[in-house]
Amino acid sequence: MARPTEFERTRALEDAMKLFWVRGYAATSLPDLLAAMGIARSSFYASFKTKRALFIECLELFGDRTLSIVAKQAANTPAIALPRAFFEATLLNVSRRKAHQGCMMVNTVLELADVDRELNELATKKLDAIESAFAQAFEQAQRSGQLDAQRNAQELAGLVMIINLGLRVQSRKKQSLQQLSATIESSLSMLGLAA
Amino acid sequence: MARPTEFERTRALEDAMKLFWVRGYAATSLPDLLAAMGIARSSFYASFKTKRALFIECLELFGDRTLSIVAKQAANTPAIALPRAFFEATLLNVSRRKAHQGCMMVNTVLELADVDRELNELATKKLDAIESAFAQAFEQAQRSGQLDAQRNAQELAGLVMIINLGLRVQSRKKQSLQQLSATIESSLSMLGLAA
DNA sequence: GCTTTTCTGTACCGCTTGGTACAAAATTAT
DNA sequence: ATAATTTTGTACCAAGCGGTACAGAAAAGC
Repeated sequence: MARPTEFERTRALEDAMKLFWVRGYAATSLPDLLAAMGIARSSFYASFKTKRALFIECLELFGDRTLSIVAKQAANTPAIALPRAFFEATLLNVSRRKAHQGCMMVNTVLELADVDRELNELATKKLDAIESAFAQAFEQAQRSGQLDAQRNAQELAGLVMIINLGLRVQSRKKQSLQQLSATIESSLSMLGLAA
Repeated sequence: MARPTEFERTRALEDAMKLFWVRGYAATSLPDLLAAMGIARSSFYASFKTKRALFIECLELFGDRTLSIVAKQAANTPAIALPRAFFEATLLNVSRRKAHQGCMMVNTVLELADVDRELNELATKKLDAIESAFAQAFEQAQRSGQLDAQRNAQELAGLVMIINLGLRVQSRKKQSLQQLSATIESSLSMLGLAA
């Protein structure tokens, strides 16, 4: 037989994702990627056909991971506290550096909106899935009486998403952690989910 | 004497701004710019030193223009209706195509956050100026009794800005005009500025 | 007509880009 | 050892990038 197969492919993919996340698509060159992934050029093209195909894999990975954060928290915390838990998990309870990276899907939508339609649509789809997860959690909370049944769950999820998108932009600006924290707090109270 | 001087510099600058606005910095090549501006390569470097310098000029232009929209509306409409007027003027009462372009400063912050610190800071500064304009309008409205003096004007401006940023991201996704319009409406009502 | 200056067009520069080719080294099972 | 196969390293490719150089056309005042 021969040498095993597929080195640490998922680890390399993860490293690539981190780089794309910080720098975006265009500003990340192939040599940059190879250095970050710790593999040779030839191995790269053998495992991940092209730069663009790799980016798609990374975007899928990031989207699925983010969605799983929402899903996991939806199972553990009441829906009324879900947005706060999500913002804290992704913006406050992470390194300052990581918070500054924002959300890879949001970054992608803005960078490639009129440049690469397919990638824009992929990122959009992933963001919409997250909004749906929020909506689903709110509807369930209404059925179990934890959330005021008068409110429109879909609309509420949409508002949470608008604020989420706004926070991702805000977090990529240079600013203090207190500012971000205060903004999150007042946003939640505006949503009527402060308690 | 000689040939006049400076062709239609401001018009060319405007054309460049439109292109940067749609495509971003990296995805806009110099040949793209020259074609859009309708000038020759040599004239370009004579009038606008480098691509980067041109981008800075465009960003300044876009920022100043956006700020002047807010300022003009602040003079003509009560502060309580200012956010709606701003959203309508920049997102609803424009072509579908233009709305899809979002805000050049937001686009820049996301594209260049960890790529070009100076440009990121410039875009951030311009965005902060707009937030300040909102805050100032709200404070004045409080002094004249048009806005509840109990509310925190600074915080309210921050919330308007978060929603604004969120809407700019949302508008770069593929979606219907009704969706955007509905989101704006529910956001305003959430802010307590629906009336 | 002449001079002066700005614009255009073209050719060129060095560098980087994403992607390919291929031989040599490394690693496994037999 | 041998054979099989995946790794790496290097060299290479055409194309595009931003930027420069320079000759010549165009347009103005004298």
